[in-house]
Amino acid sequence: MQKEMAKSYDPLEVEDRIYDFWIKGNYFHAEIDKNKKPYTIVMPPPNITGQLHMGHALDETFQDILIRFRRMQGYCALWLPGTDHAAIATEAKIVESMRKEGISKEDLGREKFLERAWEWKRVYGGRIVDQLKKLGSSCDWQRERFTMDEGCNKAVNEVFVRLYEKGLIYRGERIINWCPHCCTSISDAEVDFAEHDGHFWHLRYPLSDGSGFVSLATTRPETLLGDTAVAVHPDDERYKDLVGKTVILPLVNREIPIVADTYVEPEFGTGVVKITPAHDPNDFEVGLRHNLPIINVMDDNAIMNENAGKYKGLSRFEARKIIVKDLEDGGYLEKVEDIKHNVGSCYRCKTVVEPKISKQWFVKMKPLAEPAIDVVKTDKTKFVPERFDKIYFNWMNNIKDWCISRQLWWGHQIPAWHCADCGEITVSRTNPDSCAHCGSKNIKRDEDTLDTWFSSALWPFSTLGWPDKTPELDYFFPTNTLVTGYDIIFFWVARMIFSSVEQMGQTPFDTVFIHGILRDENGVKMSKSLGNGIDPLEIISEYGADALRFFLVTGNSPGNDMRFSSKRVESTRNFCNKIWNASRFVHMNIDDHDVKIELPKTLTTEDKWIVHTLNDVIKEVTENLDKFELGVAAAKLYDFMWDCYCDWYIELAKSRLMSEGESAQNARQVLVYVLDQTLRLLHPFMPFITEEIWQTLPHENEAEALLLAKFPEYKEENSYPDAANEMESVMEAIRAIRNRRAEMNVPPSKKAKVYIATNVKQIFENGKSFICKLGFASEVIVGDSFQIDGAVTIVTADAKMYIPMEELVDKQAELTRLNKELEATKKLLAQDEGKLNNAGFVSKAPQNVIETVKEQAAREREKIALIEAAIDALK
RNA sequence: GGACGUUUAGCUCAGCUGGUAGAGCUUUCGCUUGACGUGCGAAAGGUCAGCGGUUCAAGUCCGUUAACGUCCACCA
Repeated sequence: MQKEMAKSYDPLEVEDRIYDFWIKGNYFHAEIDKNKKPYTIVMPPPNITGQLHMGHALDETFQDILIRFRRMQGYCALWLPGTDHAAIATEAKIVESMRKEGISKEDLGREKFLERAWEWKRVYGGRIVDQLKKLGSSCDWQRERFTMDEGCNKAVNEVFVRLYEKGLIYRGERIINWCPHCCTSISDAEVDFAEHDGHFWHLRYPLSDGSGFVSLATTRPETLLGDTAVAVHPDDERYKDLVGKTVILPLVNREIPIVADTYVEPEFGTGVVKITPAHDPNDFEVGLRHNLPIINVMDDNAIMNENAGKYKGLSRFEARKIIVKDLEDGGYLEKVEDIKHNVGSCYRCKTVVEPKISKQWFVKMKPLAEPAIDVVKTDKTKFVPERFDKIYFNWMNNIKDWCISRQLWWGHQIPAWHCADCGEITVSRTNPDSCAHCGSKNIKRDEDTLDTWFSSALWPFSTLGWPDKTPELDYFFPTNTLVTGYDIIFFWVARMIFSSVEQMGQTPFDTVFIHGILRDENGVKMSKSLGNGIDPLEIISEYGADALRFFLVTGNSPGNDMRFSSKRVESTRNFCNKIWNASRFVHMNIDDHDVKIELPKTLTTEDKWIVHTLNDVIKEVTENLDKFELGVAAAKLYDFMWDCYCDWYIELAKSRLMSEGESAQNARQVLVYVLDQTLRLLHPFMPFITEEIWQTLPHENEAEALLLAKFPEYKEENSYPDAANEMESVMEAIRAIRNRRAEMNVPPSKKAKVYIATNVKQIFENGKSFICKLGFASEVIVGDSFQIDGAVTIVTADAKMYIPMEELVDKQAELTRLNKELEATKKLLAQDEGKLNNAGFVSKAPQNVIETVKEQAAREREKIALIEAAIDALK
C-alpha cells in the first residue's frame, strides 16, 4: 500500500472501514484449537433497553484490551457477547409505551404482550450491539447470546428443577419487598436505602383495663390499622406488669395483646413497639414467635384496602396524613418529632418499597453460599483489586434466602405447575401434561417469572451450551476474567459464583477484575435523571474511538472511580495524531527502499538505545497487563512512543536517514522495526489506528491483520545496558545545553561552539553529531580540560561543557545561576555524605544502594569543583 | 453501628514488592529545527492531609486523627 498518508489522522474515515475488514476476515471468531490455550471472557450482557453509556465504554474497553492482548499472545481468545432481557426494566418500558397508546397489559393478555415484547427486543436489542462495535470491541459475534434465548431457557429450567429437587428452591409465604409501582416482588439486593426526612409520631395506646396507656412511637402511623400487638422487652422492669395485658388500638378499637420479645430495644424510644406483622419484616418475625394474626391493610398498589375501614381507597401516604389528624383529634398523639431515617425504594423505579406478605419462590442460600465463599478464600477466584473480596465475603456470610419469583410476564416463566385437584406442585424441565402426584390433567403453570439475575447467574456456562455437554463448554469453561464494576458484585458476580460452583462444580472464572465508575467532569455520578451523562458515541465521532479508549484506560487504576475530562480526551486524540505522523515519517523514509521489518546486523549506539528501551517497555507492558494494571501499561507506551521514539530516536536518526548507503538502510530498518513493535504493543489499547498503519507496513506474511500478529516479547539479546547509558549521557548533555540556551533566550538559529571536558571522551566523540544537531552547536570539541574565558559553563554527570558566547553572557546573571546550582549540588552532597557517615546505613543498606550513593557523592564533589572553577573564571 | 476507599504540582490523576517525587492540562518563555503547531525546545510549580511509630532509609509499612466519598446493616 503506497498511498499518501494524510497530514492528520482522521478516525471517522478509518474506523468503520477497519471494523468491516476485521469482520470480513472473521478474525474475532474463536474456534476451538487444542493446540492453543483458551482465554475466555464472557461479556456482562448489557440490557436490551439500554443505550451505550460511558459505563459500558469503560467496561468494554478493558475487556477488549485483555482479549486482544491474549489473542496476540497466541491464546485462543474468546470474548462472548450478549444481551440481557432485563425483566423489570424492559417490561416497564413496554408497559409505558402501551400506556401512551391507552392500553394495559391486562387488555392485551399475556401472549400478545409477549409478542410485543419480543418485537421490542428485535428492534432495540440490536441497537446496543451496534454501538458496542463503534468502540472496536472484538467480540465473537457468531456466538452472541441473549439471556432469554432457547439455550438460556433450557439452562434456567434445568437449574430450577435441580435446585427444587435438592430442596434448595421452595415456595412459601414470606414477607418480601414489594414494589407497588412495578407490581412485583423484588429481592433484597434490589432495594436501595436512602436517608429521608421523616417524622416520629409518638402515640398513646390506652390499656383495655382503663388503667392508663402505653406510649410508643412510629414513622408509619398508617400501618397502625394492621397492628396486632404491642411489644416490650421481657427484662424491661418498667413494663413487666403490662405483659399479658391488652391495649385498645386507637381509631380501630381492636383489643391487642402486649407481648414480651427480645427484639425490642429498651433503650430506644419508650421501649414499646407497635407490631404490624403484615407491613414490617421485623414485626413479621415477632408475629411468628407470638402467633399473632396478620392483617394486611393495603393492596398490590399500596392503596388502603377493606381492612383499612374508612381509609379504604386512599394511598398509604394520603392515609398517613388523615390518620395522624384523626389520632390528634382523638387525643392519641403525644408529640411529633422530626427525624431522618432510611427508606427503601425500588432500584428501578424509585418507588418506596412496601414490605408485603406474599407467596413467592425462594432459593435457600446458606448451602450455596458456603462453597462459594470457599472458592474465593482458596483463591480459585481472585478479586482484583483484592479488597473487593471483603465485600463479597460480607455479603455471602450474611446472605438471606433469595426471592426469585417476579409478578412479571417478560422473563423465564417458572417451570412449575399447580394441580387444581391435589394442590401439589409439579416441577419439570419440559411441559408436563399431568400432575406428577395425582395424575390429574387439571394443572396450570405458575404465572410468575424468574428474577432476571437468575438467568444471568448462569451466563458463564449457559452461553457455552450447558446443560448439554458441548465441546465449547469443555474447552472454554471455566472462563478466565470477568470484568465489571463494583456496583454489580452482589447482583451478578456473587450469583454467578455460587451458581457455577453448584452446577458445574467449579468456579466460573479465575479473576474478577473490578473497575470503578466513570463520573462527569465535576465528579458527579452520571445519571439519566441528572442528565449529566456523556454519550460515548458523540465522543467517538468527535475524537475517535481510540482516543476515547486510551483516555478511559490511562490514569485509571483498578477499582477506583474516574472523572471524564474532555481536555484529556483531546490529549489522547493528539497522541493518535502523533502516532499517525510518526508513521507518516517512517513511510517517507522507507517507501522508496526495499526495507524489511527486522533489525540490521550492526547497530549504532542510538539504535541500541532505542532497542534496549523498547525491550524494557515490552517487559513492563506485559507485566502490567498480566496484573491488570492497564493504566500503567498504557502510560509506559505513551511515554515510549512520544518521548523515546518520536522526540529522540527519530531526531537522532534523521541525519543518517538523509545519507546514503548501509548506515541509512540500517536506520530505516530500526525505524520501521521499532514502529512495528510499538504498534503491536499499542494495538490492544488503540486497535483502529494501529491496524490502519500496520497494514501499510511491509509486514511480509506473518498475519493478515495486526490483531492476529504476535505480541512482542522481551528478549535478552535486545538488551544493551551499556550503550543505553552512553546514549543517556549524550542526551543529558543535549538537554543541559538546550536548557541553558533557552534560559538565555538564544534562538536555535544562533549556533555556538561547544567544548566538552570529560573523562569518557569516546562517548562524546560518538555523540558529536547529535550534540551539533540537537544542541545547536556549530562545532563540538571534546578534550580532557579547557580553559575558556567568558563562556557559559554547563555541568552534567559526565561532562563539563563550555559555550563561548561572550556577547550573550550577562556575567552577573551567570554568577547567580552558578551559585544557585552550586548550592543545590552541595545540598545533595550533604545528603549523600550524611548517609555514608551513618554507621547504620553503611552496615545495613544493601551493597548496590551504598555503591550508588558513593557514585553520586563522587559526581557531586566533582561537579562542585567544576562549578567553583567556573565561578572563579568569571570573577 | 460495621467495612472500605480517597487525601500527592493551580486542575485531573499516576506512583508495583520502602532507596533523592511523575504525567496530562493550565501558566510563562523561545521556535517556519525537512512527520506532526492536534507540533518542537525549555521553565515555573509539591514539608506527598495532620500526628505518632517501625526502619540505616517512609508518598510507599504500622497505629491514630480529620475531611470527603462508597458499600453493608438498620432501632420501631
